[in-house]
Amino acid sequence: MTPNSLSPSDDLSAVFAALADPQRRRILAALCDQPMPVGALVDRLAPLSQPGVTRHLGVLERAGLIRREAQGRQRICQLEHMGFAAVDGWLAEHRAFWAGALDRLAAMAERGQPNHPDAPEGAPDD
Amino acid sequence: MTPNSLSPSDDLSAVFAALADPQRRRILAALCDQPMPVGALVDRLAPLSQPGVTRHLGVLERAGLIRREAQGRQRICQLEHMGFAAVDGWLAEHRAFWAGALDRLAAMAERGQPNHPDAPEGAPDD
DNA sequence: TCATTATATAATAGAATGGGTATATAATGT
DNA sequence: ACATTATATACCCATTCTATTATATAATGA
Repeated sequence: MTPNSLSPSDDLSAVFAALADPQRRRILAALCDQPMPVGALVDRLAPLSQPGVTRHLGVLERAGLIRREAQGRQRICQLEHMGFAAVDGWLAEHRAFWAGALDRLAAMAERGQPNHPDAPEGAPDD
Repeated sequence: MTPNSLSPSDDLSAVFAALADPQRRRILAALCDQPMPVGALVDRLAPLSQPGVTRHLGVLERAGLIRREAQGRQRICQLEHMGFAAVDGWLAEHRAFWAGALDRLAAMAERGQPNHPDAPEGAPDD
């Protein structure tokens, strides 16, 4: 019932830390358009340097938010679902608490579907 | 279509940065049980020091994840929906991209409801 | 008023982060 | 083999984070 996660580099921390940087979110947004090699991301993120982009890609990859595949001398970057699923899971664990019933109804009306109508009632683990 | 957010301290960055720390996520999980004063959180997060907890509370409050209300000499902390909504919104913007149709169907089956069936198709702004 | 309780702030140390330039490695084409 | 292209790594600097101890402020009760 009470949280116990203490390690500062667990999966969830790595994902949220990766998402906390606007440049890295720009990378993810770019990859929403389509997978692309590092160089294309360097162009889009100018004037950020190429080593800067590469380092951000490492952070995103370790967080499970992207994947890099060697293809010739390029490395094609694309979104990887694990990191996103981690955020989605954490949010789902808290959804029953952060919004009251009225808020959930409002969101439901606005988005045309219910939010976790069968969510469990215990406090999340983390 | 292409992202443009550069300020390192925009709302979303503050929320994700706040969530990147396990101690702060423990605070949120504790507040899922019920609102409580700072001292109760200090007890739960032991051996973290009281000033340490207070600083984490400041980070969470600035991120819109909690609210503090003075009540006598205590300050009652409770979850605040804005920060959670920010995460939910960001995730919704990306949901169409990070999981393929099959994954979304699986999640739908598991959670008993569709995931944003009417999500727009353009790349998110950030 | 005075002591106590609850929380916040100041001062500081150490680790992590983000950025740059320079350089190394790897793959390709001539 | 050699030059070129694509990406990664090394190194350095400045800033930001987390945590601690010591101290200050605010509210309560005797």
